[in-house]
Amino acid sequence: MSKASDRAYAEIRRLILAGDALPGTPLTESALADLSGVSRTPVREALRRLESELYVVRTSSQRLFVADWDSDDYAEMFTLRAMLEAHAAGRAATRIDAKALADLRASNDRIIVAVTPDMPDVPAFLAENRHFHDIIIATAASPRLAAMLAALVEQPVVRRTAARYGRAELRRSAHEHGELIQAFAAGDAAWAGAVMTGHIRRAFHAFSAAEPAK
Amino acid sequence: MSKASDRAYAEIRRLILAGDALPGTPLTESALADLSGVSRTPVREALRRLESELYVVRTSSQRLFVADWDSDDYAEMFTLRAMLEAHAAGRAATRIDAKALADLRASNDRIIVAVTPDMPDVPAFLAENRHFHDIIIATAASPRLAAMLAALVEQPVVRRTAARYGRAELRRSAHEHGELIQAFAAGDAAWAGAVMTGHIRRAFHAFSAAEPAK
DNA sequence: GATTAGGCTATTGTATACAAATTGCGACGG
DNA sequence: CCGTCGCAATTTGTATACAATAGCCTAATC
Repeated sequence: MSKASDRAYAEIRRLILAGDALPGTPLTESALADLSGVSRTPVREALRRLESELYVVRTSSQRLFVADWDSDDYAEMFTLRAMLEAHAAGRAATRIDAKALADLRASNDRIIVAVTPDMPDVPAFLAENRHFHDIIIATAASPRLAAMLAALVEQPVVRRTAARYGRAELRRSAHEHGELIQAFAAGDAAWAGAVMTGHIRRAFHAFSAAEPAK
Repeated sequence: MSKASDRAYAEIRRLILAGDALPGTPLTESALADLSGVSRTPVREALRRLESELYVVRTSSQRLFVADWDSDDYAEMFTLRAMLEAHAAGRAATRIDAKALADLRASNDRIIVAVTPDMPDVPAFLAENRHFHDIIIATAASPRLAAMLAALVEQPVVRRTAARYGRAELRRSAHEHGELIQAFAAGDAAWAGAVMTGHIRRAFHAFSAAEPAK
């Protein structure tokens, strides 16, 4: 997207995720425009995007408020994500070529490097994990699916999940990626889908766990 | 949505669906603004919406073109719809109350009335069918799911499907609705999901059939 | 003749002014 | 004291002007 629009999007999103705007807070276009230093036009576009991602909700008279996500919302989000990513993995299994398979292997090798040390490199894990999943979604070759997943996979959620993972869980994640690669190599859609379902659902339960001890 | 924005949306959509703008045709905001008699601002909003529904595609430099849907795209659309509506039916089965159940029964009774005569009332069937499915989606109580399905269930597709249905298939559709109602009454999520999957996939194969003889 | 650099044109992005609509407050009447 | 009507202020919707940018055409040079 464009510059001003992106800036407004990032700023409003930050506002919500940082808790500066609590659920139920009314959002007015002009206030957000002032805040993010752009005019109302790009703010409106950013708000439409945030609305489609359910960060904000709109009343019947088009007024916007910060949305309220409860644990059921997160559960539903993970359930939908598991369904759709499993479907993507299944499609990818029947479509993958040698190059994409090599890319996945290389990506997972980098993940293994990031999680093997006693102090895992979590930022590197996150970036590479995202890349790994992106390859699969691209290989699935379904623009619809890609669009839906983009609105469903929130990076803050992934980050919190990773924060709950200890070294053992991070390594297990890499191991599951390895099994996905095997399923892809075998062209086995059902296997790939099943592994992906487990992979996401395990992430869900980590996400739902209490704050880890420091 | 708002008036001008809706008008632009409807006009551009009509243009594409009627075949006046073939796949690959470039779409410029000003031309569409002139065409629909509104300014570029609401046209831009309409285009964002059409883009999210994949009627139009955007190049890296933000230029828009009419999208090209092949049979694979339709197949994927029905697959996703079957997955998501089955999930919705499953959620609805565990959440439905007496009122919604009564509404579903009343709705399906009206569908039966519409499809029973020798000359079925297809427009009435379409309207009531939509209402029936909307009740289920509302009962599923998942805004995310509702938003995704809204972008997935294109009325022209439903219309074409219905056009392929003869009197027997229309009646069978009403019968499947009846079985869904039974599954809801039993609170059986798996049953409801399975029936819905079959219901949608049957629609897919009708949709894919050749033009019916006149 | 092909290729590349330059500028011109078409198109999208942003800001702002104005119009429409909705909400909330306050005054008035019951 | 409660309700209702209406006005004013706030907010969203639309139009338009201007800015930035990408694409294309031309021309000049190798």
